Amino acid sequence: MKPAGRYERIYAVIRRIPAGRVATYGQIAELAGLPGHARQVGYALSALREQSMVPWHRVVNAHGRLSLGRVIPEGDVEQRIRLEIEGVEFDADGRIALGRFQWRPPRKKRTPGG
DNA sequence: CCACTGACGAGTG
DNA sequence: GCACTCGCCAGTG
Repeated sequence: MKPAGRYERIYAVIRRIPAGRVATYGQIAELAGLPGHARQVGYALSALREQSMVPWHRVVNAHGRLSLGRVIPEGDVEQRIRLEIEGVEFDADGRIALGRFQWRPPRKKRTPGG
């Protein structure tokens, strides 16, 4: 095992995700300074531990679906429960409306119109 | 070093 | 929306 310091970048971004919001792998990768390394994000999450203090349940794929079930049985169930507690709604197909729940990082320069 | 795998994303038809 | 393809890169055998 390695300290995986590079993952710190990824974890730091995930910790920035507020409750009731979700972020995509690609989005996290980009915010972490690793644009295009969405895979690396998922890989980092796989190495996560509960003591990591990382809201891993707020991470979903670009389709608004959960992919945790690929590693842990019923893992996606746990994720969904955690999200629903925070107010995140799921579609009948088990998908999240990213248009309403995707996290939007605070930009230093936001549009004057909004 | 080579081949295969893995919590993914974007482009093409 | 689905199937197929390429890119990304750390980990394991």
